[in-house]
Amino acid sequence: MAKGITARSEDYSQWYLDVVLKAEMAEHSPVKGCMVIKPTGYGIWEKIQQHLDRMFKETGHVNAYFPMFIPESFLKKEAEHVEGFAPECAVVTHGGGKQLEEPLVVRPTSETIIWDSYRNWISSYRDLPLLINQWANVCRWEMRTRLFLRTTEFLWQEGHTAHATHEEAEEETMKMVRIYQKFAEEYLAMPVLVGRKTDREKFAGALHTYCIEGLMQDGKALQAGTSHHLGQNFAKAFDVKFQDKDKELKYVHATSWGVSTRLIGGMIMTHSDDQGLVVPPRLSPRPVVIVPIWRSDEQMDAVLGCARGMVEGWDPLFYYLDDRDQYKPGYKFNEWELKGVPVRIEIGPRDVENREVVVVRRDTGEKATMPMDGLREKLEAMLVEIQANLFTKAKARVEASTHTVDSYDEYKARIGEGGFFRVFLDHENPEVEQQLQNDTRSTVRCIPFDAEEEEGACMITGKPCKYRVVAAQSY
RNA sequence: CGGGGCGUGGCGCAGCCCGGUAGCGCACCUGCUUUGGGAGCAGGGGGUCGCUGGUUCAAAUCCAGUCGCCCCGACCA
Repeated sequence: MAKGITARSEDYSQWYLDVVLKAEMAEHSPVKGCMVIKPTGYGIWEKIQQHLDRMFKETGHVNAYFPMFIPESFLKKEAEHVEGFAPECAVVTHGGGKQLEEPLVVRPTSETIIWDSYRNWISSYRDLPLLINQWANVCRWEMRTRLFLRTTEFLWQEGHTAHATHEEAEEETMKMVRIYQKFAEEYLAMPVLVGRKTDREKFAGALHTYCIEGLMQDGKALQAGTSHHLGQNFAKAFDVKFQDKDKELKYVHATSWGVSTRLIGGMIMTHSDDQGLVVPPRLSPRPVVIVPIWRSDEQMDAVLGCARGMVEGWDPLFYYLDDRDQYKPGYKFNEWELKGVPVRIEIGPRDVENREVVVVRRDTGEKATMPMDGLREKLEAMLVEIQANLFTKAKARVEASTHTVDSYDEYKARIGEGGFFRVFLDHENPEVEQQLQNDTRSTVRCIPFDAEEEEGACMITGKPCKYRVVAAQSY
């Protein structure tokens, strides 16, 4: 349909790539796996940052910034951590033309450099909890990359907190995954499963990992956010102790949690269509675009004058008046559709005369004529409705793609069609998971918090299970 | 790391088989006409053909090598 966008039904990954490129979200940089995030994409990231940052601060966190270079030796202090991350680290060996005495790792995540600082920041129970977040870039040398979903360098936030007790750290870990859930559902309009990762899938160096997991339109799952309970692993590795009320010297309990620019990929694959991007209103930098229409110069003056009068007093970031003279209206309609602006307003000479405008929704394509009086209130209500509609539609899709399966044969036969599969699986046995992956290229995405008690037999080994887990093929 | 593809104006491609002054569409610049779903006409600017070497009077084209990127899998947010 739209020029240059492959239909989803024809080739889903090509569609995704087309949308990212044609909507001018991002482009490939000269370095393998790296991307240039263009204004259309970066504006959405800024909205993500704004909303999340507020949610973090409302729950008592503050921002700080730690350096991107980490001494190689730091990474090695936590055994599981280094094993998990060393293979994908970029390492700087030279600086200022000289070989460095110790190579520097470009952070793949910041636990080590942060806990090295925390050692000096924490000495008493009065210093706890320490609730810090940072917005940063990180670097992971992945073999296979895809714009937004997995890039060599990506942007993210990483929270790193320190607590006096296991229980407090657990509470924090849970609190943050719930914040991610809220953000995914209420802002990205992306329904997610919330639960715990299996030991095989958990963060390198964590006791356990909680996650939110989305389901894309092609039926593949996407890990969209993780919250880790790190226990005392990093405190021990970096010797971070505090003196408690009982005078005892104790190791600190830690958490870390993060979401990345991958959320933008998730947003695209949750809502966008064959016409291009669809941006949920709450993530749109300017959710309303006004396209004026004219023939003559006099009409241009009249229409633009009327449009400018109409938006007087509106928040400048609520709308964009596209008064560019070098493009015709049809071109602009297509451009803004491609870029996913939630609502478009058309205003021409006829409308000026009638004191009305044509309003078009990106999510449904519906056109309606509305009076200029009281327009802003109507638009605001419409944006709320679009936001809700996107979530409802996505939710229905995920529900329709969630299957309950009991036999491994049926699982193997159906896993290729995509979707979440609720199954009995002995997820405590890593070999079972490995077999699942070998046989079906799928993994346990999460053990849902809301899994109901249910008696059943592991579909691979027959071992009795007390609840179902969710498995899927994933990005 | 295995499999596939591609490197030619900013972007997308043709030309290569069969060597002979580098072409098309879009974009860009100028002018006129246009403007309610990607405008038309006329004129114009812009390219060491990824890189290195070889063959040849002559290489985008043939030969050898090399580098890079993209896509599909195994690893990962």
